[in-house]
Amino acid sequence: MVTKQFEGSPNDADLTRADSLAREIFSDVANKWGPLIIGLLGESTLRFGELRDGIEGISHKMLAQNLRTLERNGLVDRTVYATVPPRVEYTLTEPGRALLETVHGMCGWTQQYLGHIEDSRRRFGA
Amino acid sequence: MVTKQFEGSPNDADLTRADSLAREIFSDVANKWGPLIIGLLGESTLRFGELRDGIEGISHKMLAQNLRTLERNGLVDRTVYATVPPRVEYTLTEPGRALLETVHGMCGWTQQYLGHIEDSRRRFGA
DNA sequence: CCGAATCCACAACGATACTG
DNA sequence: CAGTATCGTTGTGGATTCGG
Repeated sequence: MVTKQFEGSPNDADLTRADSLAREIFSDVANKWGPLIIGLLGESTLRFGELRDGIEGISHKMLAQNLRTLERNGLVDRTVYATVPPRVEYTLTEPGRALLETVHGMCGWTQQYLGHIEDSRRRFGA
Repeated sequence: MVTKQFEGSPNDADLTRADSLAREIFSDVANKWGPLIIGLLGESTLRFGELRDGIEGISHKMLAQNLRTLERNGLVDRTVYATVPPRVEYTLTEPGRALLETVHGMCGWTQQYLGHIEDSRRRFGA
């Protein structure tokens, strides 16, 4: 998975750590809601409520949870305005926007192979 | 998410279906083990046992389960040799190989932003 | 060697209620 | 409006066992 090494003192520990982290982030982002959140924020900065309304079927809890994870990994920025009522805006960071490319790539891939996938499922049966 | 329409009779139903499917496949592939399996099969055709040995920590059950899903979605081909003992080989299909690009992209992304992510986590704290 | 079924522990999720 | 805590339910993954 890792093809290029770090300059300085590349070693197996670094490579293993990078791979391990890659898988972890991949899991964090590529769950049920991650791509949708990233995708929406890719279009514009949004408030919590706007995200909730924009994502069909997500619960208050899951949205908060996912946003915390994305924030922790530095994919989204969280800005709190000390007004009343409170106003919190979420926006993609630069790494987040870079990842958006991958999300779009995945969508493009699905579109390209849509027929293939459905055929395969039909052949496979239940 | 979907930027290009089908020729003929594009409609909202198609687009919604494609998006929905994209999310589904994304979840199927981008789980804990998907990328590792795709990645390994990207290097060479492998037997069930070889995959199990090549993926640190995966259980017999999860490997079988993931392979079923990937097969169902037409990402891997399963070839059974009627010998004794049985021999089953897994290989990427063309859609599977195409998806490998996305997986690699994700790994490259992580490598590129590794420092970013770790900094962010450190700032975030527990 | 491959894979499916069973059982069981534990994590994920939704609903609800509560704080700032 | 935004976020957290708790609780009850559901689902997911691991170990084991049996069958092809």
